[in-house]
Amino acid sequence: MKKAIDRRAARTRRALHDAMISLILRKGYEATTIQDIIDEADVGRSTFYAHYTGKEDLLRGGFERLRTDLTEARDSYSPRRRARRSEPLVFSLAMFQHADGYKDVYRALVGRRGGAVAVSEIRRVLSEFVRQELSTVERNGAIPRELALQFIVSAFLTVLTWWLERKPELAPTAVDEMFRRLVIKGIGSSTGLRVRST
Amino acid sequence: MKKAIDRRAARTRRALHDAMISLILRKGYEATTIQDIIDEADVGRSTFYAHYTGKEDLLRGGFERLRTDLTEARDSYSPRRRARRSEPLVFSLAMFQHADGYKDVYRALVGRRGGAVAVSEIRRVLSEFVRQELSTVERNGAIPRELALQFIVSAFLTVLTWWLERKPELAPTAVDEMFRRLVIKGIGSSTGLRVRST
DNA sequence: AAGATAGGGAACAGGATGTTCGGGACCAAA
DNA sequence: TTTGGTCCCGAACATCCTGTTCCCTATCTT
Repeated sequence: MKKAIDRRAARTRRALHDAMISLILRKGYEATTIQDIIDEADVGRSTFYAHYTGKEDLLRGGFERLRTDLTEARDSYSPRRRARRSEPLVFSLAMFQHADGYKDVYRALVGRRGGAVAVSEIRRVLSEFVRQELSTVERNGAIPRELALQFIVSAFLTVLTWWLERKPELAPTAVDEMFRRLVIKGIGSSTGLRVRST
Repeated sequence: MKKAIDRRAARTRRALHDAMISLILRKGYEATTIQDIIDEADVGRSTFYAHYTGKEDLLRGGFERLRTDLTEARDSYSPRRRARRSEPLVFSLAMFQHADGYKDVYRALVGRRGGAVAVSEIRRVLSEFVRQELSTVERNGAIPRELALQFIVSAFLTVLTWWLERKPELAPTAVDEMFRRLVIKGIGSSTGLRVRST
């Protein structure tokens, strides 16, 4: 029975993870090869495969901390600062602030340089949170629940990407305001567009 | 000077294109290798590279027809059936109907099996159309134009993907209604969610 | 019919992947 | 300190994919 993981192993894993982030920032996710990673981290080939099954697996490992951080933030925000129904989508501000703290990493992952794997992983994490919120809200039949879920997550990723790539100087709270406005009220009121009276 | 392209060449290009669609449907875009494609199409290796620079280039070629089809549809719809300002987002219904006609192809491209390349290509085509529409509408300063553009395109792709993968039996017009409602009015009125009175 | 043009296939070199096998560092027990 | 065990690590290998080169041959023109 082994409770604490070997220091050597931890060192190796951290080296691989750092090397991957560094390489993604330098040449993008798709273009980064396992060969590059083990060269940069200076570890052996089989060492890599002893820890991860491939490039994708290594990337996923980095999201564990995101999930726990986000859960903490959600739980500390939710009960006090925001009353249910009047303050929906509690995950968004926590996530924007999390991204603000790890801007380089996020930019490496969600931008054009970060691959589809990272985005789909973030999507999975976010879907969990949004799904929990949606399940407590009554819905009418116009928009199926699953579609609403996907819509919210996509909108969030869109705002996040736009923020990091175009307007990184904006404050997380300002970006969060835009996100909430778009998702809850749409673009109708801010463009003069009208929906047809069916 | 050669006006008409060689029949042999056209035959080869079509064979490669069909093979790729078939393989994407069978095992996904990322997993499909050039080796697979030329085996399936039964053409030589150098023949492939004589026509395309790689897998990505082959995929992009298939979108030329989409762009022209979509332009035609937009131009025939726009002037009569929809008056500006009261019927925004003229591209959407045409695109949904286009997707309805090529369901297999679209499903192969936008689903989980289709890669990021296809999605980003569709995004490019759509962005052109939405950008043209947005440029004719006055905006207030709450939501930057570029963000609104990305938001609309993402929402469209989300609805399109959800439709093809979850509810393919729905009519294009019904899906279009949902899309327009989400983009223009948001989810606020259909969930009971409210935005904070800032 | 015969030369010119251009598409098609075999083969090759370079590189990435994932596995195997043995050496050796770290840890616990005596 | 020694001894045995565990498991991390790296060199080397077979396999596969990629992109290019070279030559053959089908098609077109005169």
